[in-house]
Amino acid sequence: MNNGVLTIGVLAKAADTKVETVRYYERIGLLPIPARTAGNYRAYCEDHSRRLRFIRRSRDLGFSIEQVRALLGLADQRDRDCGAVDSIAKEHLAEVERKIADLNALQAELRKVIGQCRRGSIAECRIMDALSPV
Amino acid sequence: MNNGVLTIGVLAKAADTKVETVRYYERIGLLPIPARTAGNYRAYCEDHSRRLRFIRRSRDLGFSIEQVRALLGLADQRDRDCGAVDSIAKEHLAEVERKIADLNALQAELRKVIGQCRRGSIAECRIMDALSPV
DNA sequence: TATGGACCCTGTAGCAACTACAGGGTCAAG
DNA sequence: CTTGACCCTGTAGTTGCTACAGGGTCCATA
Repeated sequence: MNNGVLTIGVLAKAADTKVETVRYYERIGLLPIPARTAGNYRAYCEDHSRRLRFIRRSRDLGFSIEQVRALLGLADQRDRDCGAVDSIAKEHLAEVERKIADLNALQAELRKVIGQCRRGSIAECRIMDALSPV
Repeated sequence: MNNGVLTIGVLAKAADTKVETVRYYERIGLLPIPARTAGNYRAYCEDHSRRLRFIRRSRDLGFSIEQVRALLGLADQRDRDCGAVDSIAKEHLAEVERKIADLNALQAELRKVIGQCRRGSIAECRIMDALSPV
């Protein structure tokens, strides 16, 4: 039963995804509802595969499901100016940069806290002190 | 009704937390179950307040709930060597550093993708191309 | 033809760490 | 005695999956 028809397992593997994830994407409307075989198996084609790989690649780049949904929506309006695409990507980049800044601050503070440990008892541990604000 | 007794609202505000969060910490066993007033209000004291602030500070530094639980457990064994504290903190620092590395890689890739946009139609958008692996 | 194992199906619950109600009760001030 | 701010319990929602349980299907092999 494969004249260009892909089972969910094959589709998932091609996108390095789990079968459950594929069904999840269908449930939330990211992947269109596929045809079914006589035995009630989902029957996918190349279009589904491309779409799934687009989703995975976007997710790997940290785009949220809602951002992916927006990107997919734009992908179908091929004549539109790509400004909207650009702005979703830039907004996401800004988010990533905020997270990096936050984590860098966190890292500095953790290092400071850890650096104070003099290896005594917990009662006199500076790490614990640092975690106990006045 | 305040001879050293704190309501949940006052406690929460002192730790810059929401009331629901305090109840949540109680439910999962991070905060001890407090006494109740005649009207069935939770009645907290300074110890609770200190403990809550410890929790919040740890959470702000990115420790997971389970890590906080471990730290709180250690806080009660005041004679023990503080090596365990140190190792929880260092493990967390390593995690943070891994996340920073991941985000830096992500940032680089996003910048590359965004830099390719030439502001045409979506059909010819390089960002979309970059999101569509072969 | 029977059977075993790999695959598929639906539906539900779990993870982290809260947050947000709904639908009530309590308390203090005016 | 009413108003409004606070408190109570219990449950469901958030994000993005993942992990079952309890079945059905398909295909190769004995």
